[in-house]
Amino acid sequence: MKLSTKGRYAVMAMADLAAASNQGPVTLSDIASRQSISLSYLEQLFAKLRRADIVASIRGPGGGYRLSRKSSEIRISDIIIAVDEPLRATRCSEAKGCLADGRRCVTHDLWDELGRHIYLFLSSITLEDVLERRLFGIASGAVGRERPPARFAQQAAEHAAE
Amino acid sequence: MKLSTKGRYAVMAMADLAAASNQGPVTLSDIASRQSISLSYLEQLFAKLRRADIVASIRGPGGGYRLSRKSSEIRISDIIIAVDEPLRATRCSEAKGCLADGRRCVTHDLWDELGRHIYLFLSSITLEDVLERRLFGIASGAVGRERPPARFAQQAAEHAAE
DNA sequence: ATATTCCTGACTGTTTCACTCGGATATTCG
DNA sequence: CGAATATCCGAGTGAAACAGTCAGGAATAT
Repeated sequence: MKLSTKGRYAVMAMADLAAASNQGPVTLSDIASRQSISLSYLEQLFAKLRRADIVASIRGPGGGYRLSRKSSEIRISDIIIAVDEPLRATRCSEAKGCLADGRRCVTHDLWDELGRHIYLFLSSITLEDVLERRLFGIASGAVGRERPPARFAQQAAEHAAE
Repeated sequence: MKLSTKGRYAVMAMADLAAASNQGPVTLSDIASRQSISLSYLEQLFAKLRRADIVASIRGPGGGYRLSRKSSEIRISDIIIAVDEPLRATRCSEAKGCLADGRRCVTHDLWDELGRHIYLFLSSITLEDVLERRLFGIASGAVGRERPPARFAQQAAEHAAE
């Protein structure tokens, strides 16, 4: 699960499409001008979204794109996975240097767990949720065990948002 | 909160340092050879870790690095924040194109929430936890609301781990 | 003095990002 | 038909980050 601005662009475009596709297909030109993303870049993103069967295309005048299923059935994780490259295997996965002191690399489990965590979060939110702004309260109270002390509140505010 | 392999390297190195610093300072050469990371690259990372006051350095023969506080008081988020650049302001923050239909950009809240989520996760885990492999059970049961249907299980396995 | 170790800055090759350009293909409308 | 509209497709580009190299300087132990 890779997190980049590319995925964010894709989600922005998909949210725009979902909001504007009440009747008929939506052209990429419209999305491009509304979201101020370049048309050609959108074409690349939507090529991948189409291959992932998240959107469907209608060619010719009056054509454009539409969602291939309801916005309540499209997860944010679907969009990001469709758009981001699988990411080359990191050195740690199955490589030789992974063994620190004879056992498996200690941070391996940590990243696995983090990846699972992010995936769970993004797959619990649908396009419809984003449009309806049903976000708050989903992620809260998630991490049990220990909450950050007050002295880290400022840090959190600065760095939490990407 | 940026997530890159750079941060992962830093955590690997810090975990190695914490594990090896039972008596006396640890040299970067040792960490470099154990973790198979280049020495010069480690030097760059540790320059930032030192500026963030996570590690302290001792020069000269017999010198090296040591943790500047106990491993149970160093969060993973501290390490990643120290090492990763603050990341240039994304187009969406305070820019003009953020307004889609007169209101604020709909995906803004989503990324805020995700960032907070990741930060909460990484700040709930300390270096000591990683060394002791106290990871499982921390992140589970976190995202309420809706769990991914069974048909997405394979996707999750493929993409969850970065 | 010498060896060890941290410390700094500049530089390099590769990859990704966000975007541009030029065209090809399919469809609708006059 | 042909022209306009739109999706498709591939190649290429400048900037930035990543991961690493190289060369040397400064501090400290023996």
